[in-house]
Amino acid sequence: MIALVDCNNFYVSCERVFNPALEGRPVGVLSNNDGCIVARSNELKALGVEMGTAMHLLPPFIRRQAILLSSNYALYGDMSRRVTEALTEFSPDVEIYSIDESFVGFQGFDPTTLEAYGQHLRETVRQWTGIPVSVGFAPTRVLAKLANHAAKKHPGYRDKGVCKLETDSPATQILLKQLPVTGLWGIARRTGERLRLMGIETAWQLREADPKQIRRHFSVVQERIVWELRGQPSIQLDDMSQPKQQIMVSRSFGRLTNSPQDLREALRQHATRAGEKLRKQGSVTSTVMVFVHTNSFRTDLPQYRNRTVVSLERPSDDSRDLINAAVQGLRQLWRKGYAYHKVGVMLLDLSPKANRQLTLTETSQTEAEARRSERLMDTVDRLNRELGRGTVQLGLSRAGNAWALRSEHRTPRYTTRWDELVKVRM
DNA sequence: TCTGGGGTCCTAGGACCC
DNA sequence: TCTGGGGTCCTAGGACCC
Repeated sequence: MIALVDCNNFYVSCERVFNPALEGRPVGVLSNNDGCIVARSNELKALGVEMGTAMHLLPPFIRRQAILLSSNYALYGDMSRRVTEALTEFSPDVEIYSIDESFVGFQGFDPTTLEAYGQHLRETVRQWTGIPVSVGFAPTRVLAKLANHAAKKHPGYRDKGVCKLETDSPATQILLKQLPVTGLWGIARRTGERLRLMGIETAWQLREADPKQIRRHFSVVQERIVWELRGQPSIQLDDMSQPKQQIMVSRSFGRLTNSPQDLREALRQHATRAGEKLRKQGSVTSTVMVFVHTNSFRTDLPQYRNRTVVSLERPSDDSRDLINAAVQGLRQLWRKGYAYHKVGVMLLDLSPKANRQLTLTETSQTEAEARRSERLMDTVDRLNRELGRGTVQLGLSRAGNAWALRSEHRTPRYTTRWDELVKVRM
């Protein structure tokens, strides 16, 4: 058996841990730039607010009664780490799947005791971190997702917050027959539409479908879902401890801008952040992709989106190389007459730094330069880690720039910034 | 005025090689 | 008039996830 442990309304729950006055109230957490709603308390869901609702489309009567907070990722990231730590007390086999979900392996545990064990896990996580979680047990990941969903929503399970499903048990069959196929993990709107044309509308109908036929019509991804529904584990989770294969950093601007300087500064910032991520996982990159685009919602304005790829002379993890490449790419992309909304950088072709190939022409002088680069980046990373992100920057940016994020309702970073904690208490 | 950010996997199709 | 076939690698784009 495997369990999916999922934090309930995670970002909202994090905020509530530090501000109990938010309990029982309709609370939402906003995306970057306070643009749309990315997390909702049950009370806000009950008001009919959908995930991803744009702030400016939120009906006034909801805006009046809801408490809407800017997102505080430093806080959520740190709370997530604490939840994971608590989970490792219950099984050595914890796979972090996202900031608020982990699969926990319980192979070899006595199946009859699992539900009680799940209860104990919930209580412990709640007590240690303040975060409420739901637990779904099943033989496969797709079914564990379903079990978790039932543990959150289904009348028969939600009071306990734990649900265990066996392959093809009556309870499992009932849930699958009630569930639209798009409620399954891995089946979204597009695939759902095509399945409907084949007469498959419920999760149970997909379970009954011929896996080979599903593969012919779709791909191996959907075929695996059928096998998983039948209780046969077929989905491997990529090992999250493996280094990423690509690294992306991008942000929408706080307001539209057509100033090349704004774009350049934002991009320098993104390239710097990408370099930090790259070094943290011990990789180097040889290809930097840059993209820009205008705001596609502003149909009244001329639209432009483009991207370009810049190859580095040799693989690098030095932020200065990344910045140079990114700025060079931007020079090719920038066009007059557009109101830009977003720039970003992607690092592709990542490889482990340890394998770095020395080129034939590499001399001892460039070797010395590489060592200097390494020492400089180490120092920059250490200072930023210890004193807070942005303490040391490569090049200065102006205050009040157009690309600065709007974040008007952010709560203090309670668990990672002493200065902000003190401010609260005074 | 205002609509997130970051990632993965898979397939199709073109280029290229022998 | 006739104009191979099969393998591999790469890229772009679709779909999905949280």
